[in-house]
Amino acid sequence: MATIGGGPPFTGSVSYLLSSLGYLSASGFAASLATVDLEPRHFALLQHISGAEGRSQQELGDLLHIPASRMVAIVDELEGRGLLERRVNPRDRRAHALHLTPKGRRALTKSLTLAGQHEERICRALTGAQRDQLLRLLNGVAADLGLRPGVHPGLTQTHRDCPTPPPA
Amino acid sequence: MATIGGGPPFTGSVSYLLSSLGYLSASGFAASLATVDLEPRHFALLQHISGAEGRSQQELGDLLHIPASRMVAIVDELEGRGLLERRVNPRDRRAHALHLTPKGRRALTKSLTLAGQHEERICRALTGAQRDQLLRLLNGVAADLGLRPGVHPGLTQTHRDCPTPPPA
DNA sequence: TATTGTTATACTCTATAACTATA
DNA sequence: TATAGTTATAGAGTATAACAATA
Repeated sequence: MATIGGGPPFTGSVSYLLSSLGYLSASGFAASLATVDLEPRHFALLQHISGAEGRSQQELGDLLHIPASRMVAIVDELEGRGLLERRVNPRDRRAHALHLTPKGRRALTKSLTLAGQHEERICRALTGAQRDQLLRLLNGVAADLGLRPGVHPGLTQTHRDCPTPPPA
Repeated sequence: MATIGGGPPFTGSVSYLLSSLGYLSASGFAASLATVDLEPRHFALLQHISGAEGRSQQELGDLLHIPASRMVAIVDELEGRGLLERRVNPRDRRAHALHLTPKGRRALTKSLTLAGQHEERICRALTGAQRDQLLRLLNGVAADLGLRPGVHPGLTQTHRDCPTPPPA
């Protein structure tokens, strides 16, 4: 398994390929989102608000594992551009209820279109059957590793250790 | 493809799964490497020096897409710990020839063992046949996307846009 | 004059923790 | 007293570009 010196089988490691392709996929999608002046974190928040409107910053931050102090800037940015609004919660006037605006919904729709195009680029080399097969295998690994659907682990904490160099 | 509001099929996107699993794989391996006080960048450099000793910082930086000013700190760290040495190049006394020390070779061997263990963790849910199948599919996508074997794209530039939120 | 390596500066991003207003 | 949100401060990491030595 550990072949020092000789040509290392970079193509023989699932973990290394996942790390490299994952980075490529993430950065490629971020570049695509940048064409509509959004970052992945903004997209993630818009999508989760869309899933259930009216939740507080704290609730969404807990769900996405984004600390409260970071949430402020993200919500500020999106509210400043008119994509969402903070409404007063009559039950608890400390907590803001987050809602998408019509403009925010349009931005989300556009982003989802970009995500679809990105998915097609990533899967361009695969037949339909191969893509299904790949999906099954990846979902199996994801379930085994305890990945929570819809919560990207990279949003959770600071991404300081993202890249993985080639294992044996 | 774009399912707003309803439960989004997080498990139906190859690009999103790659991004999430890639982050998990990268951060998990980084955590494993941390047990021997190394970062992925250090491991990558040790391994590439091992592949061909005596190259200059510039050559290795160009290969790994690491700017010269960042190379200095990485080489400083590894040299300070006695894992590699800068030797004077008789042909060009500006360029340092980088060589592993015996201690550096041992650290590399240990790191490769950790990489093997990490690979097993990631693939734990897969049968041997499934793992081979997954390798073939991932290599197909990697080749299509122009991924260069042995050069992790995350080392290339600053990893600021690593996480990808869930596409449709 | 160009190039290798180094250093210095400025900038971005983040977490931590203090702070306010409500409860 | 505790909690939601905000703000301020300090720290880590980076790129850019100036710099020194050699070619």
